[in-house]
Amino acid sequence: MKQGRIEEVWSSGAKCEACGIRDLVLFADLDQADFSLIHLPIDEVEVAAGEVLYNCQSSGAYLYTVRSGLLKLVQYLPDGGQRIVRLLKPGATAGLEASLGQPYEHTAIALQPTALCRIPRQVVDRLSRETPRLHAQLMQRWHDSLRQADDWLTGLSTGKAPQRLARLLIQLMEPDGTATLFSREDLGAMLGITTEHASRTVAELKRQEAIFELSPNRYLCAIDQLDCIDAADC
Amino acid sequence: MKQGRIEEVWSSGAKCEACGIRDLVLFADLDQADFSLIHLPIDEVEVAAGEVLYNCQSSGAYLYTVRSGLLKLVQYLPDGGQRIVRLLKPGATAGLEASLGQPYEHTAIALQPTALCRIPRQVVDRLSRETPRLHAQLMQRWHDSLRQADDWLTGLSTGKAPQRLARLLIQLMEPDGTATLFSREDLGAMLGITTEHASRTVAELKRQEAIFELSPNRYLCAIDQLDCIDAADC
DNA sequence: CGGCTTCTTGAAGATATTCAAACCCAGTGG
DNA sequence: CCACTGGGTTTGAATATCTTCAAGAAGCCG
Repeated sequence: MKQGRIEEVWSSGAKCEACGIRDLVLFADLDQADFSLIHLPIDEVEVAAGEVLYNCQSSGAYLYTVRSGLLKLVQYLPDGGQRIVRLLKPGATAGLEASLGQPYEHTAIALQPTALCRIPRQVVDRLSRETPRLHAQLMQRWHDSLRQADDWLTGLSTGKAPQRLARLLIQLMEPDGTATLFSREDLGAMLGITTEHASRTVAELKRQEAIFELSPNRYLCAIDQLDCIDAADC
Repeated sequence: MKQGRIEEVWSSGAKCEACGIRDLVLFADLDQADFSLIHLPIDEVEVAAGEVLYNCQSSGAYLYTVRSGLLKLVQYLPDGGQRIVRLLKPGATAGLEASLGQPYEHTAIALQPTALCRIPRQVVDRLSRETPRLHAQLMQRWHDSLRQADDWLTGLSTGKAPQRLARLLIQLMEPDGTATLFSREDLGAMLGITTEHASRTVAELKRQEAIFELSPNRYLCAIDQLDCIDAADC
Protein backbone atom coordinates (compact mmCIF):
# COMPACT_ATOMS: atom_id res chain seq x y z
CA MET A 1 0.00 0.00 0.00
CA LYS A 2 1.51 3.23 -1.08
CA GLN A 3 1.23 5.94 1.52
CA GLY A 4 0.31 9.20 -0.16
CA ARG A 5 1.35 12.71 0.57
CA ILE A 6 -1.30 15.38 0.62
CA GLU A 7 -0.31 18.68 -0.88
CA GLU A 8 -1.88 21.85 0.31
CA VAL A 9 -2.98 24.21 -2.38
CA TRP A 10 -4.44 27.12 -0.53
CA SER A 11 -2.91 27.59 2.83
CA SER A 12 -5.69 29.60 4.42
CA GLY A 13 -9.46 29.46 4.66
CA ALA A 14 -11.02 28.65 1.33
CA LYS A 15 -13.89 30.92 0.50
CA CYS A 16 -16.83 28.64 1.21
CA GLU A 17 -19.35 31.31 0.47
CA ALA A 18 -18.14 31.63 -3.08
CA CYS A 19 -17.70 27.88 -3.55
CA GLY A 20 -18.41 26.67 -7.04
CA ILE A 21 -20.23 23.54 -5.91
CA ARG A 22 -21.78 25.15 -2.90
CA ASP A 23 -25.26 23.72 -3.42
CA LEU A 24 -23.89 20.18 -3.40
CA VAL A 25 -21.87 20.26 -0.24
CA LEU A 26 -22.20 19.85 3.49
CA PHE A 27 -22.33 23.62 4.00
CA ALA A 28 -25.03 24.13 1.38
CA ASP A 29 -27.59 25.62 3.75
CA LEU A 30 -25.37 27.83 5.88
CA ASP A 31 -25.88 31.59 5.84
CA GLN A 32 -23.64 34.59 6.41
CA ALA A 33 -23.94 34.46 10.18
CA ASP A 34 -23.15 30.77 10.29
CA PHE A 35 -19.92 31.23 8.39
CA SER A 36 -18.75 33.73 10.95
CA LEU A 37 -18.67 30.88 13.46
CA ILE A 38 -15.85 29.20 11.58
CA HIS A 39 -12.63 29.97 13.41
CA LEU A 40 -10.33 27.34 12.02
CA PRO A 41 -8.99 27.17 8.49
CA ILE A 42 -10.75 25.05 5.92
CA ASP A 43 -8.02 24.11 3.49
CA GLU A 44 -8.23 22.63 0.07
CA VAL A 45 -6.16 19.51 -0.37
CA GLU A 46 -5.39 17.29 -3.32
CA VAL A 47 -4.55 13.62 -3.50
CA ALA A 48 -3.12 11.93 -6.56
CA ALA A 49 -4.65 8.73 -7.89
CA GLY A 50 -3.65 5.83 -5.69
CA GLU A 51 -2.74 7.95 -2.69
CA VAL A 52 -4.23 7.64 0.77
CA LEU A 53 -6.36 10.46 2.16
CA TYR A 54 -6.66 8.91 5.60
CA ASN A 55 -6.10 5.56 7.21
CA CYS A 56 -8.49 3.31 9.02
CA GLN A 57 -8.15 3.65 12.81
CA SER A 58 -6.31 6.94 12.70
CA SER A 59 -7.93 9.65 14.77
CA GLY A 60 -10.57 11.53 12.84
CA ALA A 61 -9.44 15.15 12.95
CA TYR A 62 -11.10 16.24 9.71
CA LEU A 63 -14.16 15.78 7.56
CA TYR A 64 -13.70 16.12 3.83
CA THR A 65 -15.95 17.31 1.06
CA VAL A 66 -15.10 15.86 -2.34
CA ARG A 67 -14.83 18.68 -4.87
CA SER A 68 -13.67 16.65 -7.84
CA GLY A 69 -12.31 13.20 -8.52
CA LEU A 70 -13.26 9.91 -6.91
CA LEU A 71 -12.42 8.12 -3.66
CA LYS A 72 -12.76 4.54 -2.53
CA LEU A 73 -13.42 3.54 1.07
CA VAL A 74 -11.65 0.29 1.88
CA GLN A 75 -12.10 -2.11 4.76
CA TYR A 76 -9.77 -4.96 5.65
CA LEU A 77 -10.66 -8.42 6.95
CA PRO A 78 -9.09 -10.63 9.61
CA ASP A 79 -7.94 -13.05 6.88
CA GLY A 80 -6.15 -10.32 4.98
CA GLY A 81 -8.79 -9.82 2.32
CA GLN A 82 -10.00 -6.34 1.51
CA ARG A 83 -13.28 -4.96 0.35
CA ILE A 84 -14.25 -1.62 -1.14
CA VAL A 85 -17.42 -0.61 0.66
CA ARG A 86 -18.26 2.69 -0.99
CA LEU A 87 -17.27 5.21 -3.65
CA LEU A 88 -17.36 8.94 -2.97
CA LYS A 89 -18.19 11.25 -5.85
CA PRO A 90 -18.02 15.07 -5.92
CA GLY A 91 -20.38 16.54 -3.35
CA ALA A 92 -20.03 13.57 -1.01
CA THR A 93 -18.54 13.83 2.48
CA ALA A 94 -15.69 11.59 3.63
CA GLY A 95 -14.96 10.81 7.26
CA LEU A 96 -18.35 11.69 8.72
CA GLU A 97 -17.46 9.61 11.76
CA ALA A 98 -14.96 12.32 12.70
CA SER A 99 -17.90 14.54 13.61
CA LEU A 100 -18.67 12.08 16.41
CA GLY A 101 -15.12 12.23 17.67
CA GLN A 102 -14.37 8.73 16.47
CA PRO A 103 -11.42 7.38 14.50
CA TYR A 104 -11.89 6.70 10.81
CA GLU A 105 -13.50 3.40 9.99
CA HIS A 106 -12.07 2.98 6.53
CA THR A 107 -8.98 3.75 4.56
CA ALA A 108 -9.82 6.41 1.96
CA ILE A 109 -7.83 6.18 -1.27
CA ALA A 110 -8.15 8.28 -4.41
CA LEU A 111 -9.05 6.41 -7.59
CA GLN A 112 -8.53 9.55 -9.66
CA PRO A 113 -6.74 12.81 -8.90
CA THR A 114 -9.05 14.22 -6.25
CA ALA A 115 -9.56 17.67 -4.74
CA LEU A 116 -11.19 18.06 -1.35
CA CYS A 117 -12.06 20.63 1.30
CA ARG A 118 -10.65 19.65 4.65
CA ILE A 119 -12.90 20.71 7.51
CA PRO A 120 -11.59 20.47 11.09
CA ARG A 121 -13.82 18.38 13.27
CA GLN A 122 -14.22 21.28 15.71
CA VAL A 123 -15.75 23.47 13.04
CA VAL A 124 -18.48 20.94 12.43
CA ASP A 125 -18.89 20.51 16.15
CA ARG A 126 -19.38 24.21 16.68
CA LEU A 127 -21.72 24.72 13.76
CA SER A 128 -23.59 21.61 14.74
CA ARG A 129 -24.32 23.10 18.14
CA GLU A 130 -25.28 26.49 16.81
CA THR A 131 -27.23 25.95 13.64
CA PRO A 132 -29.95 23.48 12.77
CA ARG A 133 -29.12 24.01 9.11
CA LEU A 134 -26.00 21.94 9.43
CA HIS A 135 -27.84 19.15 11.24
CA ALA A 136 -30.21 18.63 8.45
CA GLN A 137 -27.28 18.30 6.07
CA LEU A 138 -25.37 15.99 8.37
CA MET A 139 -28.38 13.72 8.75
CA GLN A 140 -28.86 13.73 5.04
CA ARG A 141 -25.22 12.70 4.59
CA TRP A 142 -25.55 9.84 7.02
CA HIS A 143 -28.69 8.79 5.27
CA ASP A 144 -27.10 8.93 1.82
CA SER A 145 -24.14 6.89 2.99
CA LEU A 146 -26.38 4.27 4.54
CA ARG A 147 -28.47 4.08 1.42
CA GLN A 148 -25.39 3.59 -0.71
CA ALA A 149 -24.11 0.95 1.68
CA ASP A 150 -27.36 -0.99 1.47
CA ASP A 151 -27.56 -0.71 -2.30
CA TRP A 152 -23.96 -1.80 -2.54
CA LEU A 153 -24.77 -4.92 -0.57
CA THR A 154 -27.88 -5.90 -2.47
CA GLY A 155 -26.66 -4.79 -5.86
CA LEU A 156 -22.96 -5.51 -5.89
CA SER A 157 -22.70 -8.50 -3.58
CA THR A 158 -25.65 -10.53 -4.76
CA GLY A 159 -26.07 -12.64 -7.87
CA LYS A 160 -23.58 -13.81 -10.49
CA ALA A 161 -20.56 -11.77 -11.46
CA PRO A 162 -21.97 -10.45 -14.77
CA GLN A 163 -25.07 -9.17 -12.97
CA ARG A 164 -22.99 -7.42 -10.36
CA LEU A 165 -20.79 -5.83 -12.97
CA ALA A 166 -23.82 -4.73 -14.96
CA ARG A 167 -25.24 -3.06 -11.85
CA LEU A 168 -21.96 -1.33 -11.12
CA LEU A 169 -21.80 -0.02 -14.68
CA ILE A 170 -25.34 1.30 -14.41
CA GLN A 171 -24.36 3.12 -11.21
CA LEU A 172 -21.25 4.58 -12.78
CA MET A 173 -22.82 5.58 -16.07
CA GLU A 174 -22.59 9.26 -16.95
CA PRO A 175 -25.45 11.08 -18.67
CA ASP A 176 -23.69 10.47 -22.00
CA GLY A 177 -23.92 6.71 -21.59
CA THR A 178 -20.25 6.12 -20.85
CA ALA A 179 -18.66 4.72 -17.71
CA THR A 180 -15.09 4.66 -16.48
CA LEU A 181 -13.94 1.46 -14.82
CA PHE A 182 -11.01 0.78 -12.50
CA SER A 183 -8.13 -1.59 -12.14
CA ARG A 184 -9.25 -5.22 -12.21
CA GLU A 185 -8.09 -5.54 -8.63
CA ASP A 186 -10.36 -2.71 -7.44
CA LEU A 187 -13.17 -4.08 -9.54
CA GLY A 188 -12.78 -7.41 -7.80
CA ALA A 189 -12.76 -5.75 -4.37
CA MET A 190 -16.00 -3.97 -5.23
CA LEU A 191 -17.81 -7.01 -6.59
CA GLY A 192 -16.44 -9.52 -4.13
CA ILE A 193 -14.65 -11.62 -6.74
CA THR A 194 -11.03 -12.27 -7.67
CA THR A 195 -8.98 -10.02 -9.92
CA GLU A 196 -8.88 -12.69 -12.62
CA HIS A 197 -12.59 -13.26 -12.53
CA ALA A 198 -13.19 -9.53 -12.75
CA SER A 199 -11.08 -9.49 -15.89
CA ARG A 200 -12.99 -12.40 -17.41
CA THR A 201 -16.33 -10.84 -16.55
CA VAL A 202 -15.45 -7.56 -18.26
CA ALA A 203 -14.35 -9.57 -21.30
CA GLU A 204 -17.65 -11.44 -21.26
CA LEU A 205 -19.74 -8.26 -21.24
CA LYS A 206 -17.65 -7.02 -24.14
CA ARG A 207 -18.30 -10.25 -26.06
CA GLN A 208 -22.04 -9.87 -25.35
CA GLU A 209 -21.78 -6.33 -26.68
CA ALA A 210 -23.23 -4.89 -23.49
CA ILE A 211 -20.22 -2.58 -23.34
CA PHE A 212 -17.79 -1.21 -25.88
CA GLU A 213 -14.33 0.00 -24.97
CA LEU A 214 -13.85 3.54 -26.25
CA SER A 215 -10.43 3.98 -24.70
CA PRO A 216 -8.60 2.11 -21.95
CA ASN A 217 -11.15 1.64 -19.15
CA ARG A 218 -13.74 3.94 -20.71
CA TYR A 219 -16.77 2.09 -21.96
CA LEU A 220 -19.88 2.90 -23.88
CA CYS A 221 -22.80 1.11 -22.25
CA ALA A 222 -25.73 -0.56 -23.96
CA ILE A 223 -28.27 0.23 -21.28
CA ASP A 224 -30.99 -2.20 -22.30
CA GLN A 225 -28.46 -5.00 -22.62
CA LEU A 226 -27.09 -4.21 -19.15
CA ASP A 227 -30.61 -4.02 -17.72
CA CYS A 228 -31.47 -7.48 -18.91
CA ILE A 229 -28.23 -8.94 -17.63
CA ASP A 230 -29.10 -7.27 -14.33
CA ALA A 231 -32.56 -8.83 -14.26
CA ALA A 232 -31.02 -12.17 -15.35
CA ASP A 233 -33.48 -12.63 -18.18
CA CYS A 234 -31.13 -12.84 -21.12
CA MET B 1 -45.16 -12.68 2.17
CA LYS B 2 -47.53 -12.74 5.09
CA GLN B 3 -48.78 -9.31 6.05
CA GLY B 4 -48.82 -9.01 9.80
CA ARG B 5 -51.18 -7.20 12.10
CA ILE B 6 -49.73 -5.04 14.80
CA GLU B 7 -51.51 -5.18 18.09
CA GLU B 8 -51.48 -2.22 20.40
CA VAL B 9 -50.76 -2.99 23.96
CA TRP B 10 -50.89 0.35 25.66
CA SER B 11 -53.16 2.75 23.91
CA SER B 12 -51.68 5.96 25.24
CA GLY B 13 -48.25 7.47 25.83
CA ALA B 14 -45.90 4.93 27.27
CA LYS B 15 -43.95 6.26 30.19
CA CYS B 16 -40.62 6.91 28.55
CA GLU B 17 -39.16 8.39 31.66
CA ALA B 18 -39.61 5.15 33.54
CA CYS B 19 -38.55 2.98 30.64
CA GLY B 20 -36.73 -0.18 31.65
CA ILE B 21 -34.20 0.07 28.86
CA ARG B 22 -33.99 3.83 28.92
CA ASP B 23 -30.23 4.04 28.76
CA LEU B 24 -30.17 2.01 25.54
CA VAL B 25 -32.69 3.91 23.52
CA LEU B 26 -33.01 6.91 21.26
CA PHE B 27 -34.40 9.01 24.11
CA ALA B 28 -31.60 8.09 26.48
CA ASP B 29 -30.34 11.62 26.99
CA LEU B 30 -33.61 13.53 27.18
CA ASP B 31 -34.52 15.32 30.39
CA GLN B 32 -37.77 16.27 32.09
CA ALA B 33 -38.23 19.42 30.02
CA ASP B 34 -37.60 17.61 26.77
CA PHE B 35 -40.30 15.06 27.47
CA SER B 36 -42.82 17.83 27.91
CA LEU B 37 -42.37 18.59 24.23
CA ILE B 38 -43.90 15.26 23.26
CA HIS B 39 -47.48 15.94 22.22
CA LEU B 40 -48.31 12.79 20.32
CA PRO B 41 -48.73 9.35 21.80
CA ILE B 42 -45.80 6.94 21.81
CA ASP B 43 -47.42 3.54 21.77
CA GLU B 44 -45.94 0.17 22.44
CA VAL B 45 -46.59 -2.32 19.67
CA GLU B 46 -45.86 -6.01 19.26
CA VAL B 47 -45.25 -8.05 16.16
CA ALA B 48 -45.29 -11.81 16.09
CA ALA B 49 -42.45 -13.76 14.49
CA GLY B 50 -42.73 -13.59 10.72
CA GLU B 51 -44.97 -10.54 10.69
CA VAL B 52 -44.22 -7.30 8.90
CA LEU B 53 -43.62 -4.13 10.93
CA TYR B 54 -43.49 -1.87 7.90
CA ASN B 55 -43.09 -2.23 4.17
CA CYS B 56 -40.46 -0.84 1.87
CA GLN B 57 -41.69 2.28 0.06
CA SER B 58 -44.56 2.95 2.42
CA SER B 59 -44.54 6.44 3.89
CA GLY B 60 -42.43 6.65 7.02
CA ALA B 61 -44.79 7.89 9.67
CA TYR B 62 -43.04 6.34 12.64
CA LEU B 63 -39.65 5.50 14.06
CA TYR B 64 -39.41 2.42 16.25
CA THR B 65 -37.23 1.48 19.16
CA VAL B 66 -36.75 -2.24 19.59
CA ARG B 67 -37.52 -3.19 23.21
CA SER B 68 -37.19 -6.94 22.89
CA GLY B 69 -37.02 -9.51 20.13
CA LEU B 70 -35.27 -9.27 16.76
CA LEU B 71 -36.06 -7.69 13.39
CA LYS B 72 -34.65 -8.23 9.93
CA LEU B 73 -34.42 -5.44 7.34
CA VAL B 74 -35.00 -6.86 3.87
CA GLN B 75 -34.30 -5.37 0.46
CA TYR B 76 -35.54 -6.76 -2.84
CA LEU B 77 -33.73 -6.87 -6.18
CA PRO B 78 -34.88 -6.27 -9.74
CA ASP B 79 -34.45 -9.98 -10.50
CA GLY B 80 -36.71 -11.01 -7.62
CA GLY B 81 -33.93 -11.96 -5.25
CA GLN B 82 -33.95 -10.68 -1.71
CA ARG B 83 -31.25 -9.80 0.74
CA ILE B 84 -31.31 -9.21 4.48
CA VAL B 85 -29.19 -6.12 5.02
CA ARG B 86 -29.31 -5.72 8.78
CA LEU B 87 -30.57 -7.16 12.03
CA LEU B 88 -32.01 -4.96 14.75
CA LYS B 89 -31.52 -6.00 18.36
CA PRO B 90 -33.05 -4.47 21.47
CA GLY B 91 -32.02 -0.82 21.82
CA ALA B 92 -31.72 -0.33 18.05
CA THR B 93 -33.89 2.10 16.10
CA ALA B 94 -35.89 1.00 13.06
CA GLY B 95 -37.02 3.37 10.35
CA LEU B 96 -34.57 6.21 10.99
CA GLU B 97 -35.25 7.46 7.46
CA ALA B 98 -38.72 8.50 8.66
CA SER B 99 -37.08 11.30 10.63
CA LEU B 100 -36.05 12.80 7.29
CA GLY B 101 -39.58 12.59 5.98
CA GLN B 102 -38.71 9.79 3.59
CA PRO B 103 -40.46 6.50 2.91
CA TYR B 104 -39.02 3.35 4.43
CA GLU B 105 -36.17 1.84 2.49
CA HIS B 106 -36.59 -1.71 3.69
CA THR B 107 -39.26 -4.13 4.71
CA ALA B 108 -38.95 -4.78 8.43
CA ILE B 109 -39.98 -8.26 9.56
CA ALA B 110 -39.83 -9.81 13.01
CA LEU B 111 -37.65 -12.90 13.37
CA GLN B 112 -38.85 -13.42 16.91
CA PRO B 113 -41.82 -12.03 18.82
CA THR B 114 -40.82 -8.40 19.06
CA ALA B 115 -41.93 -5.47 21.19
CA LEU B 116 -41.31 -1.90 20.06
CA CYS B 117 -42.03 1.70 20.94
CA ARG B 118 -43.65 3.50 18.06
CA ILE B 119 -42.59 7.14 17.87
CA PRO B 120 -44.43 9.48 15.50
CA ARG B 121 -42.11 11.20 13.09
CA GLN B 122 -43.33 14.61 14.25
CA VAL B 123 -42.20 13.95 17.79
CA VAL B 124 -38.67 13.34 16.62
CA ASP B 125 -38.92 16.36 14.37
CA ARG B 126 -39.92 18.60 17.21
CA LEU B 127 -37.40 17.28 19.67
CA SER B 128 -34.76 17.41 17.01
CA ARG B 129 -35.37 21.12 16.58
CA GLU B 130 -35.47 21.88 20.26
CA THR B 131 -32.85 19.77 21.92
CA PRO B 132 -29.27 18.97 20.96
CA ARG B 133 -29.46 15.91 23.16
CA LEU B 134 -31.59 14.11 20.63
CA HIS B 135 -29.28 15.06 17.77
CA ALA B 136 -26.34 13.41 19.31
CA GLN B 137 -28.37 10.24 19.71
CA LEU B 138 -29.72 10.40 16.18
CA MET B 139 -26.25 10.84 14.74
CA GLN B 140 -25.03 7.97 16.85
CA ARG B 141 -27.85 5.81 15.48
CA TRP B 142 -27.02 6.66 11.90
CA HIS B 143 -23.43 5.93 12.64
CA ASP B 144 -24.19 2.58 14.27
CA SER B 145 -26.35 1.56 11.33
CA LEU B 146 -23.69 2.49 8.84
CA ARG B 147 -21.07 0.63 10.79
CA GLN B 148 -23.24 -2.46 10.87
CA ALA B 149 -23.92 -2.14 7.16
CA ASP B 150 -20.20 -1.95 6.36
CA ASP B 151 -19.35 -4.86 8.64
CA TRP B 152 -22.17 -6.86 7.12
CA LEU B 153 -20.68 -6.32 3.69
CA THR B 154 -17.11 -7.15 4.54
CA GLY B 155 -17.92 -9.89 7.02
CA LEU B 156 -21.00 -11.60 5.67
CA SER B 157 -20.61 -11.11 1.92
CA THR B 158 -16.94 -11.87 1.51
CA GLY B 159 -15.14 -15.19 1.52
CA LYS B 160 -16.41 -18.76 1.42
CA ALA B 161 -19.67 -19.79 2.98
CA PRO B 162 -18.20 -21.42 6.12
CA GLN B 163 -16.25 -18.25 6.85
CA ARG B 164 -19.34 -16.10 6.47
CA LEU B 165 -21.39 -18.36 8.68
CA ALA B 166 -18.63 -18.41 11.30
CA ARG B 167 -18.61 -14.60 11.32
CA LEU B 168 -22.37 -14.44 11.65
CA LEU B 169 -22.27 -16.86 14.57
CA ILE B 170 -19.61 -14.76 16.27
CA GLN B 171 -21.84 -11.70 15.86
CA LEU B 172 -24.87 -13.50 17.22
CA MET B 173 -23.16 -15.17 20.12
CA GLU B 174 -24.53 -14.40 23.57
CA PRO B 175 -22.25 -13.97 26.57
CA ASP B 176 -22.93 -17.62 27.47
CA GLY B 177 -21.42 -18.83 24.20
CA THR B 178 -24.66 -19.84 22.54
CA ALA B 179 -26.24 -18.44 19.40
CA THR B 180 -29.70 -18.77 17.92
CA LEU B 181 -29.91 -19.22 14.18
CA PHE B 182 -32.78 -18.70 11.76
CA SER B 183 -34.56 -20.49 9.00
CA ARG B 184 -32.19 -21.69 6.32
CA GLU B 185 -33.87 -19.32 3.89
CA ASP B 186 -33.11 -16.28 6.08
CA LEU B 187 -29.63 -17.58 6.66
CA GLY B 188 -29.11 -17.73 2.92
CA ALA B 189 -30.45 -14.21 2.48
CA MET B 190 -27.99 -12.94 5.08
CA LEU B 191 -24.94 -14.72 3.70
CA GLY B 192 -25.76 -14.29 0.04
CA ILE B 193 -26.06 -18.01 -0.66
CA THR B 194 -28.92 -20.38 -1.49
CA THR B 195 -31.13 -22.02 1.11
CA GLU B 196 -29.67 -25.44 0.31
CA HIS B 197 -26.13 -24.24 0.60
CA ALA B 198 -26.90 -22.58 3.91
CA SER B 199 -28.18 -25.91 5.15
CA ARG B 200 -25.07 -27.73 3.95
CA THR B 201 -22.81 -25.13 5.52
CA VAL B 202 -24.45 -25.44 8.91
CA ALA B 203 -24.07 -29.20 8.64
CA GLU B 204 -20.41 -28.78 7.81
CA LEU B 205 -19.69 -26.62 10.86
CA LYS B 206 -21.43 -29.24 12.96
CA ARG B 207 -19.26 -31.97 11.47
CA GLN B 208 -16.17 -29.84 12.21
CA GLU B 209 -17.46 -29.50 15.77
CA ALA B 210 -17.33 -25.71 15.57
CA ILE B 211 -20.95 -25.68 16.73
CA PHE B 212 -23.13 -28.10 18.65
CA GLU B 213 -26.91 -28.07 18.43
CA LEU B 214 -28.38 -27.78 21.91
CA SER B 215 -31.97 -27.55 20.72
CA PRO B 216 -33.49 -26.77 17.34
CA ASN B 217 -31.60 -23.74 16.02
CA ARG B 218 -29.78 -23.08 19.29
CA TYR B 219 -26.10 -23.79 19.08
CA LEU B 220 -23.18 -23.87 21.44
CA CYS B 221 -20.22 -22.22 19.72
CA ALA B 222 -16.57 -23.28 19.90
CA ILE B 223 -15.15 -19.79 19.67
CA ASP B 224 -11.56 -20.69 18.81
CA GLN B 225 -12.74 -23.10 16.14
CA LEU B 226 -14.98 -20.40 14.64
CA ASP B 227 -12.18 -17.84 14.79
CA CYS B 228 -9.86 -20.01 12.79
CA ILE B 229 -12.51 -20.80 10.20
CA ASP B 230 -13.03 -17.03 10.00
CA ALA B 231 -9.35 -16.39 9.42
CA ALA B 232 -9.26 -19.30 6.92
CA ASP B 233 -6.27 -20.90 8.59
CA CYS B 234 -7.67 -24.30 9.46
C1' DC C 1 15.60 -1.71 -24.79
C1' DG C 2 14.98 -4.17 -20.33
C1' DG C 3 12.33 -4.50 -16.10
C1' DC C 4 8.20 -3.88 -13.95
C1' DT C 5 3.39 -4.11 -13.17
C1' DT C 6 -1.17 -5.03 -14.71
C1' DC C 7 -4.13 -7.47 -17.62
C1' DT C 8 -5.49 -11.59 -19.98
C1' DT C 9 -6.05 -16.48 -20.87
C1' DG C 10 -5.85 -21.45 -19.94
C1' DA C 11 -6.70 -25.52 -17.37
C1' DA C 12 -7.53 -28.03 -13.06
C1' DG C 13 -9.82 -28.07 -8.98
C1' DA C 14 -12.85 -26.09 -5.46
C1' DT C 15 -17.11 -24.09 -4.36
C1' DA C 16 -21.85 -22.97 -5.11
C1' DT C 17 -26.31 -23.66 -7.64
C1' DT C 18 -29.96 -26.24 -9.47
C1' DC C 19 -33.35 -29.63 -9.58
C1' DA C 20 -35.17 -33.55 -7.52
C1' DA C 21 -36.23 -36.61 -4.08
C1' DA C 22 -36.47 -38.05 0.63
C1' DC C 23 -37.19 -36.66 5.30
C1' DC C 24 -38.99 -34.68 9.52
C1' DC C 25 -42.48 -32.82 12.16
C1' DA C 26 -46.58 -30.41 13.52
C1' DG C 27 -51.33 -29.99 12.48
C1' DT C 28 -55.65 -31.71 10.48
C1' DG C 29 -59.29 -34.50 9.77
C1' DG C 30 -61.05 -39.06 9.13
C1' DC D 1 -55.54 -43.21 16.99
C1' DC D 2 -53.42 -42.93 12.69
C1' DA D 3 -53.03 -41.62 7.97
C1' DC D 4 -52.49 -37.54 5.25
C1' DT D 5 -50.78 -33.08 4.25
C1' DG D 6 -47.80 -29.14 3.83
C1' DG D 7 -43.93 -26.54 5.29
C1' DG D 8 -39.28 -26.41 6.08
C1' DT D 9 -35.03 -29.10 6.04
C1' DT D 10 -31.65 -32.28 4.40
C1' DT D 11 -29.24 -35.00 0.92
C1' DG D 12 -27.73 -36.44 -3.70
C1' DA D 13 -26.03 -35.86 -8.28
C1' DA D 14 -25.28 -33.04 -12.35
C1' DT D 15 -24.01 -28.66 -13.74
C1' DA D 16 -22.55 -23.93 -13.48
C1' DT D 17 -19.72 -20.63 -11.50
C1' DC D 18 -15.68 -19.08 -9.29
C1' DT D 19 -10.89 -19.67 -7.66
C1' DT D 20 -6.24 -20.93 -8.04
C1' DC D 21 -1.97 -21.29 -10.08
C1' DA D 22 0.69 -20.63 -13.92
C1' DA D 23 2.11 -18.64 -18.05
C1' DG D 24 1.87 -15.35 -21.80
C1' DA D 25 0.67 -10.52 -23.64
C1' DA D 26 0.32 -5.73 -23.23
C1' DG D 27 1.39 -1.39 -21.34
C1' DC D 28 4.49 1.87 -18.82
C1' DC D 29 8.73 4.04 -17.22
C1' DG D 30 13.48 4.63 -16.44
